[in-house]
Amino acid sequence: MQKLARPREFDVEDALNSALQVFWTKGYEGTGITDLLEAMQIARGSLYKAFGDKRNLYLSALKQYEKNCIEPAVQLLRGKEISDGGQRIRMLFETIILAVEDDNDRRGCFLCNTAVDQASHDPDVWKACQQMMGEMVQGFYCALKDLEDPEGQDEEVLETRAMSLNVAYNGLRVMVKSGYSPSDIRKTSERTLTEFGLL
Amino acid sequence: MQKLARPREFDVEDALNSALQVFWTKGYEGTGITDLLEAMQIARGSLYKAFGDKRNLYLSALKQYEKNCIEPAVQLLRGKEISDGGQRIRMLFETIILAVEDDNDRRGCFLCNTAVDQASHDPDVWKACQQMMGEMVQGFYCALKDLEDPEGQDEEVLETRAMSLNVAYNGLRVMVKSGYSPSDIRKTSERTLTEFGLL
DNA sequence: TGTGTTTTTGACTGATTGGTTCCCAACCCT
DNA sequence: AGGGTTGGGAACCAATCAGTCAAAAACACA
Repeated sequence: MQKLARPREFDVEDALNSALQVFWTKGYEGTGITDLLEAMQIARGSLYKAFGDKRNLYLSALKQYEKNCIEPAVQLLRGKEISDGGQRIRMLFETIILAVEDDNDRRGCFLCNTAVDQASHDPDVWKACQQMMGEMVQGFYCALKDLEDPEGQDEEVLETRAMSLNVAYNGLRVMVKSGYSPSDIRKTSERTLTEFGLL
Repeated sequence: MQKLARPREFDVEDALNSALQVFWTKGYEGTGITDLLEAMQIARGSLYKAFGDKRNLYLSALKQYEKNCIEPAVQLLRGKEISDGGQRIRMLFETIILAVEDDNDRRGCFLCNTAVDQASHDPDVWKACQQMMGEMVQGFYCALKDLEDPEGQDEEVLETRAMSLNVAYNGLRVMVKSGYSPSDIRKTSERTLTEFGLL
């Protein structure tokens, strides 16, 4: 017994993706509601009706980022279609490099950005960040397990190596935001992988 | 021929340090002028007279951070009083860990935070970040040169290893902000150093 | 066509933002 | 003591902030 009424004139996911772009490039405090309205192409009231307040919208955008970017990355790391886990890790790092080489995309990782400037101010954001970081670490863990040359790594080592790789991954994305040249970024990425015995 | 007049009633460096604390914990957009006034214990007019506008004050605070934190870190890395460069690097990483273990300091690195959320919006901040990051890399470079076991690293490798270590350093500070436990952070740090053959 | 329900829209609100201005106080130098 | 110069402080500013609301509009169902 649901009475249907006037339907939404905009696609929620499209609007969310637009909001994500804005938050991604300008940060939470840096974006005003008007910025969002312009990007999402909806009116003020519609935004509040559909997404609640700004904070809530930010959280939704973060979830959207998880869906768009984190999950694919994790899936790449876990994906068995490429048997060598090292290859999967190399491919993940390669995507970062290509983003800056090809498109000069300097926005970095929205998760990383959020962790840096919002996680400590909002418990919900904090939780979401921790969970997504955990997913990434798990991804690295799975990839490390599928190394061609397993060289006797016990559980403990595997786990810390996974966290360490995630740290390197985040660090690299900070490096991107710091304005280093694509070639420096590539060299650094390859060096890191080499140190981890993955190249 | 300078005519002196009424002297300042506050210490500029003290005020700058207070401002730095606020910016560090709340971020640029997250801090209002009133926050700064309260922390710096000065009146509105005094702030603008002494430091110019908010953006300028932020830049000054960044320079202050360089003086307080970056320079000592770089000096530690370059310092010849400890002959083994590996030991110096280990000590630097240890300071991060102790900050979170002892004081639960989750503010991370102000330079890193700034690079993430401000560098792309202001060319001056961008330049300052790049320069400071460069100093850090140079520090790592010097330390790597003074390794006990130099194992034939040519110039190119040394430089990329330095950048790679700086990336790991930044990544670790993002990890701190993501809320990981001190023990996880310690394990990850040690694992990273191990992978680099520094432990 | 009418009724009920939901969305859209834009005007509106009160609070807060960063920044300015102006007057008086405080100080140095002669 | 007095002139010149600067800092201090509060009132003040326009602009922007996030968020609300009521009326109009668009649909489903009868």
